[in-house]
Amino acid sequence: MSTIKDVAARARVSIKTVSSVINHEPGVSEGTRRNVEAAIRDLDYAPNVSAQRLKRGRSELLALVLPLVQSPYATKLFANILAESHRHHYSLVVLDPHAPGTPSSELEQIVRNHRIDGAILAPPGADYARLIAFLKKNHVLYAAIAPNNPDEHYFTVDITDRAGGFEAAQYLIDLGHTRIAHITCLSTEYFSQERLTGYREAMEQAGLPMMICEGSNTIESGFAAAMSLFQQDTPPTAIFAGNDEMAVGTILAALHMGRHVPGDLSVIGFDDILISQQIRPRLTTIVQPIQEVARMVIETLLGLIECNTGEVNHIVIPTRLVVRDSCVAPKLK
Amino acid sequence: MSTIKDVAARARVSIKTVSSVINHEPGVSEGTRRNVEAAIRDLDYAPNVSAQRLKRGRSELLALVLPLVQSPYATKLFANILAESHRHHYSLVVLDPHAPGTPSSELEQIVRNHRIDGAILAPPGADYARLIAFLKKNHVLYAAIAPNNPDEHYFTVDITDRAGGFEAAQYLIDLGHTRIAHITCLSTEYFSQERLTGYREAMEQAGLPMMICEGSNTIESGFAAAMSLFQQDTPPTAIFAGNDEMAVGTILAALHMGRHVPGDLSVIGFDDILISQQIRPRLTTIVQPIQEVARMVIETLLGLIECNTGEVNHIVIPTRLVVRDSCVAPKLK
DNA sequence: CTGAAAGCGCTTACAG
DNA sequence: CTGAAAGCGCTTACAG
Repeated sequence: MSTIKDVAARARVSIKTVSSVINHEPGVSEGTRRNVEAAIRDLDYAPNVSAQRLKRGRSELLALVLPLVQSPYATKLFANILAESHRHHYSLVVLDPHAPGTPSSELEQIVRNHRIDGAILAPPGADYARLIAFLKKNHVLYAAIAPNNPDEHYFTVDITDRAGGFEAAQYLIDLGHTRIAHITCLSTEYFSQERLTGYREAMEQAGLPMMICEGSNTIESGFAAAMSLFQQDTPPTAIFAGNDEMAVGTILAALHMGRHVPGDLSVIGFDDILISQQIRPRLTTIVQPIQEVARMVIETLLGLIECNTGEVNHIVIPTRLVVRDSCVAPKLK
Repeated sequence: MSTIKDVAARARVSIKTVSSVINHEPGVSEGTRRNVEAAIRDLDYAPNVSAQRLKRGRSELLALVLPLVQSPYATKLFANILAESHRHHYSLVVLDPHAPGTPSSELEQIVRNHRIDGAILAPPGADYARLIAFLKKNHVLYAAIAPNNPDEHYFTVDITDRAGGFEAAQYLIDLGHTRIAHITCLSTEYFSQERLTGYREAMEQAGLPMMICEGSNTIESGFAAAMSLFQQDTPPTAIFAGNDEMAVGTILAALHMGRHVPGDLSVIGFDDILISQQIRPRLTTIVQPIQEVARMVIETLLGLIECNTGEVNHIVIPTRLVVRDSCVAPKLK
């Protein structure tokens, strides 16, 4: 592998000049630049990142703390954050606090050894007290995505969970449903409470009775919750599931009981994971704009790192309803 | 941040001694080691990875080429490879050849700038001709996971797709089914052909008629394929789906048509993704031992990198049947 | 607009 | 068992 010296020798200039060309510094004459670029091509030269990092004292490296629980949400978030990082020429180190055999002290070692410039805490990572304390102590800038305790962080990115919950319920109300149940996500999660509150507000405003059943985010918990809902004296004609996985479970349960979706039961979800478009009927849901979340997180974090752009506080990205095939007006009886 | 010099000064030894302690070199007296370790703790010292890499000329960095299409398989593979890499104290750079706005030349830049020690090509990455040529040209060692053209690579890790396909079909045959259909994965994929061949062999051996329908790996394609199968004059009593997503689609289609699973239709899948355990009925399937695949890939690749362990060729990991709730004997008629 | 020199934080022969 | 010195491949003031 050739070095900057080789390039300088071949182009008959000093290494400073080569460096200037590589880093697109202004003030290099056109001819010299051409000359250097030719030498770089000829020698198939690529700057050594380790040397650059060492000298610059900056790693252009971000840590993404993401429990790889294989949830579609986490997967989608990861893909988007990776793309955004690369777009800004930053590398990404993924840290999985749930990985077997990797104690948190080891994760901390990685952050320190690599001289990480900044970190992104993805749910539920945003609430690992130990990690947060560690980052603060080491003056590593970080962004928290959808944390449970927003006020603990000076920079968070969140979505409009409450408004989304309201919109989901309101959509079913507008279709004419009066018996609308809500299957909540894990009640310990802040976003779960927010979505529930949105549902509550819509139902109260419409003067409709609430039917609330607690789930735990998985397909199977949605299945179980829906089954229990069907056993009630006056079962719901529509169900708002706190996330798409549980909506899938709900559809499965309905079909299992011989109920047609959406004919006998309307189902609406939240998140818009990949499955939602693939399942039949295709799921009507509240879109969580993960791509935008990823963009905001990275751009704001890099702004902070590179320019120390004052206070940022809390960024909120709006959700929106996407209508597909799983909801219709209730049958008259 | 303190440096090795600071530690040496505080411990009143030379930096060479500190280095020896950090790298667990033999031949440091017990007392000196204790002394140095205390200084490291006191100063909260962490070695600078960039400096180490620069000096050693090795990056201890692996590239994982993985299209983040958000398939459960890809997600699971990623989680396992990440964990394995960290276990061996290697970092991982994830390259997504499908990422929007990231031309392949940029991926190649990353590999070269970081002086990657080795690469892992995950499906369908194992067949990117341009990338392969690039890696070979730059003498970057790499492992191909389940490639379409095994012979092009000198080191591959694969699973027993054919035996797995055979086992799936044989299991249904043993239950007493005689009308067993197979929904294939994308026929352009080598593993898809292998699974199909396994099915063929089992059916031929049993003297049973084959029913083959082509799918394209997704839930929706499984749904569509199953629907078309149900329309046949003598519809199948059991379906072997080429992967679990299509098995989910099959179950959805069966329920949609008012057929009970497994009562009216037995369904078996392939892969054992997370959903398979969560769906109701829980899916009987052929387990693809991803954790073992990840372990073999990393260990063999690192062996190659660190010791240049001769020829490796093709490693094959066995699949196995896991019986859950989606298959029973056919009804007598 | 270009060059010579110092130094980032380590590791690695080489002495002793 | 420990130390002094060179150097990995860059960037960055500083001259000119």
